[in-house]
Amino acid sequence: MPRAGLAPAAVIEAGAALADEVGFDKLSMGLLAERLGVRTPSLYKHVDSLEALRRGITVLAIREFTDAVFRAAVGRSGPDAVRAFAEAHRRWALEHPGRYEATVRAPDPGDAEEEEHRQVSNDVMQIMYDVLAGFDLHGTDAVDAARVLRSSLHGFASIEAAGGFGLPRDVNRSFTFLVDTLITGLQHAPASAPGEPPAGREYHPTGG
Amino acid sequence: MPRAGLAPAAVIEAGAALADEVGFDKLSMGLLAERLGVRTPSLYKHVDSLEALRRGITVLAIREFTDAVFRAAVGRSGPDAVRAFAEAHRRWALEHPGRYEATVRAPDPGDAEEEEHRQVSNDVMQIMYDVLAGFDLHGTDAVDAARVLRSSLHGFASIEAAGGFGLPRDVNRSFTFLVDTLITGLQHAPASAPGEPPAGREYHPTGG
DNA sequence: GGCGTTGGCTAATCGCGTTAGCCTCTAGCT
DNA sequence: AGCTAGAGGCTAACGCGATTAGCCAACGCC
Repeated sequence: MPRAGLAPAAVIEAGAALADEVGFDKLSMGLLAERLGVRTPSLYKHVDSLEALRRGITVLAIREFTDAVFRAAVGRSGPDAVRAFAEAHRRWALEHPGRYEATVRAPDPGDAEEEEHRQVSNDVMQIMYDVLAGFDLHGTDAVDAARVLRSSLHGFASIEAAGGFGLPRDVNRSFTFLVDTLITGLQHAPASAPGEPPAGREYHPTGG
Repeated sequence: MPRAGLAPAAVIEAGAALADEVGFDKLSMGLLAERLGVRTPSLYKHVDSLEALRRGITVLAIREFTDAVFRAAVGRSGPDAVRAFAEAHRRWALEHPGRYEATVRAPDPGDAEEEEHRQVSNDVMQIMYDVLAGFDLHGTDAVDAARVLRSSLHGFASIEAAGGFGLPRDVNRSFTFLVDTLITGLQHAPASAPGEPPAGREYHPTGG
């Protein structure tokens, strides 16, 4: 565990790049070592284990993802913000498939190693709340709406990345349809369910 | 490759059950062998490889999943059908986490081994079209709507299964909110995008 | 009542993660 | 300039999971 300044970050960055090429789950110490022009055991001077490498890539990826969607949505509001957010989400996932896979892993609650992961996950949720701010959603509805947005966009991205839609041709159309459907649905948002009065905004430190 | 009648199916069934316990990706030949009271190499008398075992579980799982959602939706229409379908989808994913992971794998186009996989995937899409039949969606809108439904439900299920939502408490509420949002959005379906006139229903043999 | 097939087993190979222990280069101190 | 410590690379070796080879017992069938 060398406390050298640069090396560990460079290794994780290289790992992220490699994950984008071969897939996050196909990432191996041997492959990364080869990519870095080094023998496999040498990597252990910079990362503790494959698992630690994966954690590092996950945190890095979520940071980059957060940055991308934030830039897209900032300065916009209402449907415009949702569209920009969704567009950025999808584009980022397509351009960084390995990293995107990494962002999906949920932090293990109770694992101290995952603290940083929980932190950055929360930032994304915060952006979603902001993006949805113009939709007159109150109380727990805001939480629900953020989850709706997250689920739908994640589902689309993950199916698309896996090649799960048939022809790639009109996937763009389908994505627009998805976003429009969500916006329309959220604008005519169902009132809170009976017996579940809107409460103060819930805050979920673990994200979502 | 013994052509024995029963054994292979039993092994795959046991593998599916084990996947539900330990996770589809944590499934190993050794673990399954132990579960079956047999030494690891003996399994190779019934399945060709771990990869083949996974394929078998995937096909089995999609069949079971299809059956479950079909039973839920049959005899219903409109929003009622969508709600029943969504409910069944979510429940099945929660009750069979390993199998659900298995259903997510997209068939590799061009891999002859995956033919059966493509077949059963298509059945699910067909059910989605039927479920959405009451929504006055025509032409390519029907394809888009099916993709919307699939993406959203898959995203929700996969995040929930991974423990990606914070507290498990009001996840039920959020799911209802999701389904209501989708139904509302689809009822006020956006007209086909300008310049994209509705065409005959597209058929995607690879599903989706 | 032999004989082949089925299905299990042990032994061995290979790839990958990981550890141990060695060696070199270099920066910094004297 | 010369010494030293540690960063960072290397080889050797272990463990484990997938897979293959080759052997052997039970069981059905004629």
